[in-house]
Amino acid sequence: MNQRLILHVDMNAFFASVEQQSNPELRGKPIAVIGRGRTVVTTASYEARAFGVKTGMNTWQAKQACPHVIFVIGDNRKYTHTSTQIMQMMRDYTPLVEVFSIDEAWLDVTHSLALFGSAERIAYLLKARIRQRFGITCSIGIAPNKLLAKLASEMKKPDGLTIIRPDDVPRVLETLPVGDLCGIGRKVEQHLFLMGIRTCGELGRYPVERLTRKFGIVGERLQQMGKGVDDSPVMPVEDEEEVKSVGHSMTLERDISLHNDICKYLLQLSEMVGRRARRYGVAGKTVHLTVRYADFSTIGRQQTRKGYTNQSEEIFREAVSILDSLEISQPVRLLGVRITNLSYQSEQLPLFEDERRKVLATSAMDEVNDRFGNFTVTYGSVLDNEEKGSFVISPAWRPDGIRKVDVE
DNA sequence: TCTGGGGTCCTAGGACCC
DNA sequence: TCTGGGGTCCTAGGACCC
Repeated sequence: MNQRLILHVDMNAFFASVEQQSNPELRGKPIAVIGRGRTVVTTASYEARAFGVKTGMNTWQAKQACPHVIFVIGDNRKYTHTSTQIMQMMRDYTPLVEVFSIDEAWLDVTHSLALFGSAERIAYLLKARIRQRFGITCSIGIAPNKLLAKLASEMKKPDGLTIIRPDDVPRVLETLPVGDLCGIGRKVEQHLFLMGIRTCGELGRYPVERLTRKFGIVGERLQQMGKGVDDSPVMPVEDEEEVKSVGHSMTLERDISLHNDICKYLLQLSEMVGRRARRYGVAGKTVHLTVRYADFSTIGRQQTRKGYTNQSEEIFREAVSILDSLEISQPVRLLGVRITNLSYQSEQLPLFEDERRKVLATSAMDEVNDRFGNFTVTYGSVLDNEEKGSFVISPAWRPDGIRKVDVE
């Protein structure tokens, strides 16, 4: 393969930066963006990070680390809006933009050099424009592939620009801890450590048969990663693979045990899943129910149906039927509903009159909700449910496409 | 470290069929 | 009938990413 030139762009403390821009009083201050209810920090500003506030901490821990931290409840729409515009800006430099999450993207600029000179220049232009228009800084990595570009963007934050040239690769990787690579998490890192592998250099030299014996098919890929090899292409949204599941889950405001209470949440979740599935024209054959107990132990059960559905009521019925097959042994902390085994169906009305009426009623309901907000029109018992659980926004949410999630 | 939510991929075992 | 092997689908759980 010809030498490629890939940029990885990572917005610095994205949610927190957007908040500080939209509210000048927050600028220069330690802030933490959180969800509602039982929640954690999704993003901390650099001022807060200086005190040790980190993503994933609960509010109590954040307060311990930084007593004067300012909590801001996240506003998903604001971030989606800003992200969409930034991603669009990137397309001025190449059509090959892969949106990895709401605040990260790869650009393949291999064929953009005639127009813009160099990858470095593109990075500078992009950084300047993002800062000027949105007041946000980003870190950019430039490298011959996605793996290394992502690694490079992590190396200097905030407002960094790091280049890994093909000649630099062996030197950079030789002493780099394996866990610094995207794709090697804590567990794999531990396994590798027990095998005597700490650095990418060691990983790349390790006999592939022994890695395969331990990790199966992943073993091969691990060795490639250790060598800094990654042939995966930058995939623009149009070429993205079809989504394979649609789901929602929520940690409840309080742990609950009553069957009736659980059902109320399941109805709400089923409606959220169904609506999103209908909006994108998918239907699922399998319904999954996730239950997390107070002690954090989590079980998942699934049921495969005869046919496909994206009707909230049917998803709900399936979820309840799974629930009824379980022994609920402790108070419940989290509930989740998901559909998989998806089919991308063209709009088709069912054959039978009563079915047809139901589908038409659902789409009328969807229309109202699209216009006036979620749960404007819904099934009676959702409205009874005063505590809606906590919707935590996450940087992993996509700014567009089927994975886009609207909350409230 | 009392610990959110949306996804993907992989593994291993069982049912079922030919 | 005491017993093979491959393919496919389903299920449960875990690792990983943001």
